[in-house]
Amino acid sequence: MPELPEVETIARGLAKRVTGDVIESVWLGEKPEPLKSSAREIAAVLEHSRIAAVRRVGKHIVFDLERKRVRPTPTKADAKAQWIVHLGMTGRLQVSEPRAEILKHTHAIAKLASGRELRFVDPRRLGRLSVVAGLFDPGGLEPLEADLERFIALFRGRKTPIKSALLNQKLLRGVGNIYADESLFRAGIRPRRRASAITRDQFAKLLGSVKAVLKEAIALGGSSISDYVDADGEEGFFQLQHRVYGREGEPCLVCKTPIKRIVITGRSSHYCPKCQK
DNA sequence: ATACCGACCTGTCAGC
DNA sequence: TGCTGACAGGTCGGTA
Repeated sequence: MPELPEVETIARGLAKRVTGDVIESVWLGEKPEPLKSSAREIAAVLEHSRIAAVRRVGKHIVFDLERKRVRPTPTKADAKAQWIVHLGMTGRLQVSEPRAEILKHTHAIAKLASGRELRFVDPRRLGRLSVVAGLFDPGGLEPLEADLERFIALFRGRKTPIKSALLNQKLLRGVGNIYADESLFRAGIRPRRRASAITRDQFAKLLGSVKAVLKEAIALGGSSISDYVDADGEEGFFQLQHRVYGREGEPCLVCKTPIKRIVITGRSSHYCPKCQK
């Protein structure tokens, strides 16, 4: 589900609602755990921690925690603890009243000092929870902070299709299938073009497109395709602005040529065969 | 080192 | 009505 604009929208919504609140206790579901750290470790770090900030890093939601009640002496690791949530395709974080119905596929509940609960719901279980002691760094360049030189350097010498490179989170973090297709359309570049075959001018255009698409999508609260809603349960509106994603067979908004859909390394890719070279 | 490809899960929808 | 297969916003690990 969520790419950079959706995760940014969710993180902002959560920041507004839970910053300053304290996690009193944590419940984690059993089953094949959607956890990267152990359940015990996560509970130990979250419980009695104050949420100092909520922010987005790539497609991750990061809760900066301050240990509220540290037993013997606070250590540096304690002071910098972070709770990392990756939503996968269908993950959601919702702030609920305790009496609100617990949805199917709820895998984690954090009880807050304010009386509310922060719940993690994820039908497909592709999301992941973890805790990190040091500074969380998943690698990759933040697209909205990228300058042209660093952007071009990411792709130098790569023979992989530019679409695949854009989706590689170790290179650029936060861009997913929708925004890769939309950015390539705006830049006039076919998704199968080898990254190494793209000129400097085209990269400049591509970086501009990536930033514009992401910013516009954030301004509209992200794209809601089937079930995405933000932290307040509101849908986004950027899906109404999609020019190629999900428009197979429909006329290109620029030249009327039918939009094509091909599969690149397992992902649907949409483009206009006339506008994109 | 790099690049595909299936696996991981559940749900939904189209077609028969 | 119900079965099957394709597909879905993402990543990871194994293999070539």
